[in-house]
Amino acid sequence: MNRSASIKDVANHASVAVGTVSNVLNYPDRVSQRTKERVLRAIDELGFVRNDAARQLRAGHSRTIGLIVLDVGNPFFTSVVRAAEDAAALQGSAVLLGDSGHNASRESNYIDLFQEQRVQGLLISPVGDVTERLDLLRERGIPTVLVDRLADENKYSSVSVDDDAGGYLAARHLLDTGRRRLAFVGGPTTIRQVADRLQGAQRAVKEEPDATLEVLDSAGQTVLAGRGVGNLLVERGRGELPDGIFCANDLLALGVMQSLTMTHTLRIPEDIALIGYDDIDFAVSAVVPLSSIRQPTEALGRTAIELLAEELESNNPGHRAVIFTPELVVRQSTGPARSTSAG
Amino acid sequence: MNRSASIKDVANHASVAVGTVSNVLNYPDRVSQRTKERVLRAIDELGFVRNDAARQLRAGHSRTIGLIVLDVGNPFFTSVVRAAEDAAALQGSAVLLGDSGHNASRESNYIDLFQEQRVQGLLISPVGDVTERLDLLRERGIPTVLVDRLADENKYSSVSVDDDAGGYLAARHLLDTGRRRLAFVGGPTTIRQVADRLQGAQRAVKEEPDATLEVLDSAGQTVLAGRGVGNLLVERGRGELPDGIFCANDLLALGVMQSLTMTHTLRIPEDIALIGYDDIDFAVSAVVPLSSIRQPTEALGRTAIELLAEELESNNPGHRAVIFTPELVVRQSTGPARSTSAG
DNA sequence: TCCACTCTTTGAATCGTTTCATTGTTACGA
DNA sequence: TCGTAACAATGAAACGATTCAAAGAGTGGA
Repeated sequence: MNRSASIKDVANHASVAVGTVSNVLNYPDRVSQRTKERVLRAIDELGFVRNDAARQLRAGHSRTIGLIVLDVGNPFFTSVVRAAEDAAALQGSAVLLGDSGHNASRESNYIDLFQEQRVQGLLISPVGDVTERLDLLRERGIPTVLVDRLADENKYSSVSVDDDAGGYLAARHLLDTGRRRLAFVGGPTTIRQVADRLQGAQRAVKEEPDATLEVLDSAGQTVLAGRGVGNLLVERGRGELPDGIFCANDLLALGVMQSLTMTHTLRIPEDIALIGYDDIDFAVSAVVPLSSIRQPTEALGRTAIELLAEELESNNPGHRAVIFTPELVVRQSTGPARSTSAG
Repeated sequence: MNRSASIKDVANHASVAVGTVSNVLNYPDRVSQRTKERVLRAIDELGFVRNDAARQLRAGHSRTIGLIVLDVGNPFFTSVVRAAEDAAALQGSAVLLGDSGHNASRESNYIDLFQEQRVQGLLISPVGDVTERLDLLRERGIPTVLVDRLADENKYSSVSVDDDAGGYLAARHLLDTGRRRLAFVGGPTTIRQVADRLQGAQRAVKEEPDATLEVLDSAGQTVLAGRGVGNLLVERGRGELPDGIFCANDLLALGVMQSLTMTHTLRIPEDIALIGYDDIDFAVSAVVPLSSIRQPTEALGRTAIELLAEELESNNPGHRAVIFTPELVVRQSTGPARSTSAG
């Protein structure tokens, strides 16, 4: 048995026309019970499996959706991907996943591939400036939804998260638990996410006249970078220390935590409260469980699929930019302070 | 512009036959320079992109390879996936990725999907017993390679890692650095990986007459479980402590490390050496950088694709089971002990 | 000028499915 | 008995690329 059975083989085996077999598969109601049973038996006996290529060819488009992310290893995207897959499955589509790895040429290859596959649509978290390519795709009938990037609503639909709001949430939480001398730890503010989170934090601090926000630049967004900043803090005199630290992501926060706890004199959260961003798996199992800001990744993935579905409704020329607000996750690292007149 | 250009449109636009356009795309040498240029210009002007469905239909199979993993969020699989994608790209294939999430029904859905897509072959890290399905697939001309699971060479090709050898490596390293009272920390030994790693460690310990190995059962494979075991250790009298601990994975080791370092009296590696397994990203940025056993994930992914290619060579009925040996990564957590007659 | 040969180009047939106009069947009321 | 729905089943055409036998064009030698 070299070649797999076709619909024609099934038709012969069941002594019906090919059209009838097709109807059994696609419009069971149009076929009489007797015939249906015969056809189904034939399908079973021959082990027939639909050839999707032929179906696609006839239909003019596939039932797959292309999804290109910056890094499948990043838990943020992993979670978005899973949600998108589930949402797509519900509407009978499958997701083709591409990992650009922050690499524009890999990204371009995937766009080529997906175009050859005639995907229904494309979800993309773009590396470079791909607007020209996306415009071309749209002309060819393949709509795009941008993921984790805010797009001009006149041009594209998009789903993104409000990093400014996230920064505000984090700083506000530190303020609400009585901290007043805050510090922000984050890499180069040329990274949009870092800049936005900082901006949100500043907004919150301005609401409290007696609160201050110090910005500590970190060399990157890693645990090591965080430990570097932490070590500098530890060398300070007790009075010059912040009492609340907000890190631009959890890795930085874990690094800072390592430095502070190693001193054996500074305690978290009694002396210094600490909050991160992203709520990675490790946050909960840190030495002191880390408070963090959780991004609604499931909602991102699900909504991206929904927006794509909207785009696919032919008589719908509009676009929508959906912006999600992240969520505060309180754990021990921002618990009660030692001796403050907390609010 | 609703429908995208077909090869026929290109042929008309360039005033040549469809066969010629196809030749330009697939056998450029057969076409004269003049004609080639005209056709390429037409392709460019119309923005023609091959329809892969049509090509596939004619060819009888696609240029894609199905890959089903247990958990895309797991760094082990993420790395395997990436290597497989790269290796596949080199031979002109694309990888369709499916995440079964340890769920047999999701796994089954992906197998269905991939069969409809007529993938060239399937790489799978199976959840349940899928041998029957895989046998059927093979009858239909879709070969399978098992990933991270040792298969009977008479039935399937497979790529896997020798956990026994990994366990031996870890224990041997502790012994080589002078430790004699070893402990193994790992979840239920009903998990094959855990059992194999333990067995390898026991093999190494037997080589040293004066060495002992204590088995500490952990409730799971998480940081928290590790911390639980660590807390029990800390309560022991100094003389009853092991001087070298091998954890069945890095998460456990990080948990143990948290407990030990929090005592402020036990030092790693001076008092107790610690080694994990998997070499996750966090290992290097732990408070004390964690020694570990690294699995050759890139080689796994690459080799899986190669074995599949072998299976696809029609005149090749044999199978191969490739078993990789993991690699020791030495970091600070297994540095010199305090006062031992080290080897 | 004609033949033989090579190099290009042609276009019908093919892959497997869906669609849809057409034909066949059955049932029922007039 | 006939006409008319309603329902089932039919099978040719279409989707777009590739293949391949055949025709055409060009070249050089006799």
